[in-house]
Amino acid sequence: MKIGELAEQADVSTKTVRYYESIGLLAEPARTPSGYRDYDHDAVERLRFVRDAQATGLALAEIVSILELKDAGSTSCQHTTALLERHLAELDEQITRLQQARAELTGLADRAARLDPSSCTDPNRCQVIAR
Amino acid sequence: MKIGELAEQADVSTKTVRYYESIGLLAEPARTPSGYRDYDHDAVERLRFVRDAQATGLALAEIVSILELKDAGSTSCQHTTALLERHLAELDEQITRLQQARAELTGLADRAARLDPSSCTDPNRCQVIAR
DNA sequence: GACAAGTTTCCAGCCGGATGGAAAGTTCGT
DNA sequence: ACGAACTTTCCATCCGGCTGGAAACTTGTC
Repeated sequence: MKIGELAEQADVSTKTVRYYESIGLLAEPARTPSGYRDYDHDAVERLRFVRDAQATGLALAEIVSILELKDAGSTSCQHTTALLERHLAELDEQITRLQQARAELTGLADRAARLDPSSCTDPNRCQVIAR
Repeated sequence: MKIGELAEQADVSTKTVRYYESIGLLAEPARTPSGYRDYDHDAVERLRFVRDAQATGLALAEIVSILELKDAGSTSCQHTTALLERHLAELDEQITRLQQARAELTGLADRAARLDPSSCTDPNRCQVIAR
């Protein structure tokens, strides 16, 4: 499978595929006699794995370290487990902050909604969009 | 209050304070006779708000527009209300996504904790994360 | 009146995560 | 045999959000 087909199946660009190879996320694939990258189906799986891991907010560098462990054939999942737990804690923190920010924004929105609409006639007093 | 004190109280760097000013997040403060920036306590509040909003994943440019609404204070209009509501909707969406990611991660972590370490040998498949 | 610490402006560079484009080589369809 | 579509490498650029450093100035302390 050539790079274009791989990219399509994994729903990324060929640029991204080469970029991932360059940062060690994808092993260097076999090459055709003419030098084209030649992937097997594992590469699709791997790219999908990357996508999934990325969707949970893991940075590419973190995904690399998980995959390196995997590639090394480690017999322990401790690395992955520790990473997951750390990430989970970060996620909780982020959710908390989001909810705090949401509360503040809700306050702003409520105040805005209670205002007299007729006070909104002066174009100079609504600076939000204009500026 | 000089820039260093402000930075300390808001837990950002002086570099960041000047940067925020440069992108319109902070108004240009008063200056001492010698040209030092001279802030009041509102600036601390504002920086803290920025930090909170930023923690939600809002871009600084978006925070700028929210703060402009805040600055408009007692005045509002359709545009500003719509803007806020859009931000709120995005925020809710983001919270939902994070909670989903959290649930997924929790599942993974649980699975990892229950796994027999000796079963983690397949070089092409990390059993913790693989789907 | 010396010296450190703080501040000023300005310009450069870094990070992650790509994306763009040029110039050259390859493969496929007709 | 030709052209389009694809692939190669390499280098540049983008974006947001800072961060670093230089050179000059101000302030506070001994």
